[in-house]
Amino acid sequence: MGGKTDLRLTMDDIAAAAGVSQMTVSRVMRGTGQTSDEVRKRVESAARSLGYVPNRLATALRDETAPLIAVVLPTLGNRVFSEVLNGVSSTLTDSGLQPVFGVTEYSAEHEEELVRDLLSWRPRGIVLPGLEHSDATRAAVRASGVRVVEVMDIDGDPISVAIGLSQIAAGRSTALHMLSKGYRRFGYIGSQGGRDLRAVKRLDGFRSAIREAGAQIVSERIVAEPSSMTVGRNETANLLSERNAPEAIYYSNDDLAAGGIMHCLSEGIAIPTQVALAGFNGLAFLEALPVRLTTVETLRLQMGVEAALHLLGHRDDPDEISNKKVVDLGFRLIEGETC
Amino acid sequence: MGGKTDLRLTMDDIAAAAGVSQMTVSRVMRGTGQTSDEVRKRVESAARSLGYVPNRLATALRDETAPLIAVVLPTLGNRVFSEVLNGVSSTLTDSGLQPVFGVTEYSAEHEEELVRDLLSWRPRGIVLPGLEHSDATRAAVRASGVRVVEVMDIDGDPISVAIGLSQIAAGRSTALHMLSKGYRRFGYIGSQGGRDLRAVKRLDGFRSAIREAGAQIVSERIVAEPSSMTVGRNETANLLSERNAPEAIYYSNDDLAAGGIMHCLSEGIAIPTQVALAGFNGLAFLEALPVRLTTVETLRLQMGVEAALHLLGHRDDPDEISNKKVVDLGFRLIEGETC
DNA sequence: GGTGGGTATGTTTACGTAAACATTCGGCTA
DNA sequence: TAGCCGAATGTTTACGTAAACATACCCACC
Repeated sequence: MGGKTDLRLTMDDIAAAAGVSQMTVSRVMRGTGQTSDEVRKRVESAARSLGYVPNRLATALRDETAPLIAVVLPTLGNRVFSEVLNGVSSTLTDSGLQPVFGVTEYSAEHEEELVRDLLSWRPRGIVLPGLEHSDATRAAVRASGVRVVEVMDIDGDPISVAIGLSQIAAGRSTALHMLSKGYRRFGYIGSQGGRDLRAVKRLDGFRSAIREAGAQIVSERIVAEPSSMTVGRNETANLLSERNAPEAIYYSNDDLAAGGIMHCLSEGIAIPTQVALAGFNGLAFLEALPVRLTTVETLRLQMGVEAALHLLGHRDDPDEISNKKVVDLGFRLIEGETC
Repeated sequence: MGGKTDLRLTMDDIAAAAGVSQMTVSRVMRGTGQTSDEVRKRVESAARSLGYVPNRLATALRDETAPLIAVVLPTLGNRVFSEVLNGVSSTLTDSGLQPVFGVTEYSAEHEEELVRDLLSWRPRGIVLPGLEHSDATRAAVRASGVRVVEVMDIDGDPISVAIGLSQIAAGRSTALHMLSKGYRRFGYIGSQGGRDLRAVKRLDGFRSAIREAGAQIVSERIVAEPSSMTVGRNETANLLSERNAPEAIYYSNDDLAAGGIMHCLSEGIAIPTQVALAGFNGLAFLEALPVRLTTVETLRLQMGVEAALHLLGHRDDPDEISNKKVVDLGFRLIEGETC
């Protein structure tokens, strides 16, 4: 309360006010070492009344590492990534670590620069999206010596630890399900102009299963925009108005697929008899839709949680040295009413 | 490429490798002062080949401020806040500043602690949600001397700059619109157990307008959970099954309202004849729904953008001293098909 | 051929904290 | 009563960078 709260208050100021040395203040603030009750009280009240806030920059410089976890995200425009971030963030609460993040907008060059920027904070660990990174990015991360976790995908060679699911298998799995329902002529609707490499992998998996079954993908529509229900709705309309329209549509994610459902509801198109649909992610809002979408459930929040736990050191494996590890959180095909 | 990329490489190491002093390395890295082409090349190649990454902690300590913008969010579970964060983040790109954030989960105590933690990084600025904060929080922010922007709400006394809209007016406005359509018996569905203070303000505004018109709110259902379409769907079902059900329902946000639409679609309840609905936020996905929701559009992304611009110093007002300022971004009632 | 004025580079120092080491002092033991 | 122990506190130093202040050197000019 009150106090001449100067902008830049240091331990020296508190020390002067309490009539002790800076070091004693440091000891009191951290509760380490020996301090008499008498002095402790004086220091604490001085700190409180002056409104002292420790300077973490100094501590971090001294410690040669900052209590930060760096998080790289492709975008904040897709709730999938805010869920991952949420998992990291909530796991970090009360750990004394704070998240710093940046967004690449699906650009490898941005990622490279961003990773450098984030590493310059000397964070405790870094979370990267997916397994595809430029050589420079990988080198910078390796050289920094900070713990790394790559999330979302496990199809590839991780820098150190990968936590996620096989995107290729998810795509295959969806294809096999749809094939088992008897569909033979497929459409695909994607977004982000193919820059979402996980979506590309799913499509690869999907395609190969379709091809192996002797069925075919009659049309692939990949728009440049970010995904949204509106895009999904519009592209579904476009796809279905093509001559030679497909019997079933695979969407790169649930937002697009939900847009497809909305189109069908509005136009009175029967699902799945006139057209079958499948999405990806298993977003929570799907269960509120009038038609339950067939989709693949993924554990975004848990990926963030597991990544943070690993970085916090609660997931140390015995062989610390060659700590290449893949944590497959798996996926689950959820059969709804759309195929 | 290559190089004995040690974990903790400093300018001294580069200096030794290039045969110059640490200060010359510093000058080359920042492109300031005088340096000969010859030396510059030597230093740059040494830095590159060794994989030097500057230590921002040292720079920040020296500068007495870190190139960070602190962002406090109530939750990451509601896309409204990731949109604000997105606005801040994208505006910060290429500014040399990075966002650090934390989540309060709507708790004032968490906020207090979080703000202290964030301020201990000596950020350039801080973004807070809403205008309601504990005295200690306000004091800590004031004392720190960092720029502050409070976003989302303008109904109250800002610490410094508030950017948002009048939540009370938004609630009133919705009420007036619904009253103009002839509805007299209202229901309200909210979430977060009343901890979302902006939602409380909207409800206050809504209530007062209803009362002034002599109409009434026959039922208010506020659940403890976070908002979601599913909650909205379930609560709508509950509300409509009450004896004496309302003619019109006001939801604390679009997610809940969209759930209401889904319930009606599934149950064949005619909108707005059997029940009218109104939401809040104007989320993008609404336009993909089969029934267009009447809602109030708010500019979340822009709030983040404007907040960041202000903190970057691109929004300096002449009177820097008593820089209390309110930026009303307004809202717009969007009349859909639900009332 | 000395002098003035750049240009290029080097040296010292401070930023705030905390480990490591030093000091003081009261009491207890032999 | 000398000697020692340990608790409480103080002093020095390093962390990596960049401003401020030297210094060295080359060239133009008179």
